[in-house]
Amino acid sequence: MAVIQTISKREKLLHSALVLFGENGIHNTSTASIAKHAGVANGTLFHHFDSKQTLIEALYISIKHDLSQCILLTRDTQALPIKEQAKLLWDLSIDWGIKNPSSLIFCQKVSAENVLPLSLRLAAMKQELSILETIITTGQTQGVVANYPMDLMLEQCKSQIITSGLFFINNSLLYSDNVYKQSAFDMFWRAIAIND
Amino acid sequence: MAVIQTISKREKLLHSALVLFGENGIHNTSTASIAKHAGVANGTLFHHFDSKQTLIEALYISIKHDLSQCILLTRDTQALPIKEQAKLLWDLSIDWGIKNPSSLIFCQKVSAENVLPLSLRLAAMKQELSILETIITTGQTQGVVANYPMDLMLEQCKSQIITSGLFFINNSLLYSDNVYKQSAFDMFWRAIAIND
DNA sequence: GTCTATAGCTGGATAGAC
DNA sequence: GTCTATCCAGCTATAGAC
Repeated sequence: MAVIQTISKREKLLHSALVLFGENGIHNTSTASIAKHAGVANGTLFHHFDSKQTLIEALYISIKHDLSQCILLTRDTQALPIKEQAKLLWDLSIDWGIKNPSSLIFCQKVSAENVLPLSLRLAAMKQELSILETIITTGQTQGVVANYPMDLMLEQCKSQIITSGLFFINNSLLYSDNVYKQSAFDMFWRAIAIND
Repeated sequence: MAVIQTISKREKLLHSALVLFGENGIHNTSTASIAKHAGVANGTLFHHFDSKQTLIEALYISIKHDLSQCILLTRDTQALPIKEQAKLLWDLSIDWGIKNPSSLIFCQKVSAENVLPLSLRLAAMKQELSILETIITTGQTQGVVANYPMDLMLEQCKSQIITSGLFFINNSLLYSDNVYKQSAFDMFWRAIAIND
């Protein structure tokens, strides 16, 4: 007997918000349209979330949680050569973006429309970049990664991953093309690597 | 006798819009706040611009025009080695960003909040990237630049330049630090170069 | 928890005097 | 060209029945 998996209205609202925020922008999406898209009454939204702002923050936190779950798998792999660790991180990140395009686009809009308190943004970013920072630091001590300033490297690496993710979202056919996939990682790696 | 340079209210409105769009996001900036910031009456804004949308597009076009003016200087330099052409393009772009931080931030928000018709965005991008494309193509025929797919390279290069620009805007002291400046260009160049 | 109805406000845009 | 005054649509959020 199959278990009927009921999706709560709260989850429906979060999902609809994610989709519409991605399509129209956050400020440009009304709570009314979110409720309508979720097939839920207007007032129900404000039963589950105190305000539109609360909804946005809940969505952001759930997405960051999901992403970090997907990427934390890297922890087992600290014995691998640095380049392969980097490749794994890159693959996991891009795969997550391909599978959750709305989430990646939403994250981009969140930072562009600065809708979040700085404290929340900084906390999420610290956590998000910590794996990358470990890889770079280790690579530098091994003489495999260039000694550019860390803050600059983190910004560039993060930006390259997001750009690649968005590129493959917008050109989804190309993600199965190994030339594109390999090229994107090569550019990422060679920007920071010392040899090869 | 000094000429009194009067700044028209239209220009004041454009300037105020640029500043406020950058600070608060485009959708999140009201026409009333723009008029107030410009020291101009509400109705005056709609005398100069048919709608908020028209204002946004006029601003975008004027910025793109300004940017291309600054960068077209590269045309004289086709005799230089490719790496130096790339450096010149990079320097001019970053310098423009440092001198016009609001403009760079506005451009970022325009693409993130997709407020412009696709046609306008594509036209601007084509023009913007043509110099970069020429440099890459020439570099490839000379065997100096890697043969990754052009569309991917253009996206990544553009993103690296914007990221560096925003980084130096947010950390303005570091722009006079040659280690940072050189590192940022090195990452840009090594991502696409074949040999150092 | 979910709905309907609506309050209360803000935003883009217009009309018309000067 | 610039202003003041104002219309009206659409938004967030609340109240109260079920």
